[in-house]
Amino acid sequence: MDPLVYVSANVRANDFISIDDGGDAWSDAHANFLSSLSEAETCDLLKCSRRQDLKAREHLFHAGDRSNDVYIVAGGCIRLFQISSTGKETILWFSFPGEIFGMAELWRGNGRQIHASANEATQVYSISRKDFTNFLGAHPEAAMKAIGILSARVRAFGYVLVGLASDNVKTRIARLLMRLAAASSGTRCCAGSGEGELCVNVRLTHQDIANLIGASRQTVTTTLVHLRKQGVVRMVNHHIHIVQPDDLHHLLELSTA
Amino acid sequence: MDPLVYVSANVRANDFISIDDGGDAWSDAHANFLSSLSEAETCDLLKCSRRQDLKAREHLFHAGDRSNDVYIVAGGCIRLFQISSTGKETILWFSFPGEIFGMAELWRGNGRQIHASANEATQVYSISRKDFTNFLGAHPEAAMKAIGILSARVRAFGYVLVGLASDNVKTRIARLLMRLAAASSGTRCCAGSGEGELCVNVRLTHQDIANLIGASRQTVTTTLVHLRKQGVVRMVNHHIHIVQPDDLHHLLELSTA
DNA sequence: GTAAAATTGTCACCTACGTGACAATTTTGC
DNA sequence: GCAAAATTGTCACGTAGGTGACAATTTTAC
Repeated sequence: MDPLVYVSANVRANDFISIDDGGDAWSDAHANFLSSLSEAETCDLLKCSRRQDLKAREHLFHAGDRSNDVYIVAGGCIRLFQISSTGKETILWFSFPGEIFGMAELWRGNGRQIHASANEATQVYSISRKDFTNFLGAHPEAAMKAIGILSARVRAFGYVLVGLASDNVKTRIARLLMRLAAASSGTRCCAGSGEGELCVNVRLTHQDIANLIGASRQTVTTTLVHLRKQGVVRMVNHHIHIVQPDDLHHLLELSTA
Repeated sequence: MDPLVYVSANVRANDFISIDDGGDAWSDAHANFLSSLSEAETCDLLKCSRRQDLKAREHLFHAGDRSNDVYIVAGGCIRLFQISSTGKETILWFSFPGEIFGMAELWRGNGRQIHASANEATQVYSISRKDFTNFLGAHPEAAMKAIGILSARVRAFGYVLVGLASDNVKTRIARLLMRLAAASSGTRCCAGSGEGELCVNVRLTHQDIANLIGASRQTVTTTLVHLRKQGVVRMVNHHIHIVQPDDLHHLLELSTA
């Protein structure tokens, strides 16, 4: 049997071209929807929007809510998460300035499936379902962009899924940090970052990281201490900097290291 | 502090409305794209398509392939999966007759990220990227349907992600079986199924299930033997029937049971 | 139809990670 | 600015589930 025809169990990595392009996948999925629109489109969209200011930790919507507006982040950061039946929080996504969110739940009658809260003081534009679908209908270019963003999210989730299903905690944290560094690169990091250093410019407790990668808070703490002692990451006023992106990338190649 | 304002760690399940609507989420994500189109649209789409017949286990495309056609399943079942850097296979999706797949990779230049193979003898229509985007441009209705399907996939992946991050193997298997029963309900089950019995009409080895839920083959075997002894599932010529969907659902409510 | 390959079932053993607990420190609310 | 709450760091201990191994059975290829 041709080894390339079918793989039912595990295979050596090099039999296949395994795509590990962390950074690239995220830039698309976190694409700045607003700035990708033309001036006329932006104007059309925002004129039917309503601006909302959220304090840090304030909730925007809950699972079960009937509302199905679409939102665009003006400033700050939105946390999208789900609560499992055992009460465990799983963070699915962070939305950064310019990003659109809530879109995947537009075409679903039964209300929200997930929760959204402000990760820090955050401003959003909300657009009603009706206005948004009208907008997409009137601007085919924008509709194509919406398709592109949804596609990127599908790919990004697939990527996370594979990691969750096959990597250990250290690798999952490494992957997460690279991902968030890429996603949050639009927001300015206050502190002077060293040569080639990446900034994970998101407010994150260890519990948050645990909720992002499906691990316990304690394990995250321990692993992060390790990474810090190894000099791979360091804390720069309350957020993480990746000192040696290559080291972290290396860790991802080795995987179970 | 209002208990509804913010939840950083774990909370009691009933503080929130946790959405656990397994079935519903899947029917949308596995929506029959082809039959949702009008006759004229179907005709327009298929006239620029090329039919391809795949033997069981034959590969359709690999990660890294340059091709970016979109496919519609005519008959059979397509397995979409990824190989991690350690060589572990993770199955992301099964596409059933009428479903469209490959769409999420259309707007991505760098080739395929995932692998696709035939889970059994399968026929697909392939449509080139160019033809498909032209089709969407010419048929706004169809474009909206595409957005709807992508949205449903984003939600479905989110749902899987939460399960993967917070449930144990037994629960993950239960969830998977319910999901696949819903997704494969379009395909006819040969054997007479009992009252209220659900049929998971997909050819699946224990290794496949393991690759779907991120567990080891042995654990899957053991768990499945348990479920069978409990009378929750039974084998009906080589595929699984859920004898007591309520029992399985109950297991999901309890979660860590 | 038969040999080879794949799958299932079941061990014994091991380890990565979860849990609970608690002290030290930092952040937040008023 | 102070008290309360949240977060971090670090234990010791328990366990779900991974691993390797192997026999029994089923499926596949020719």
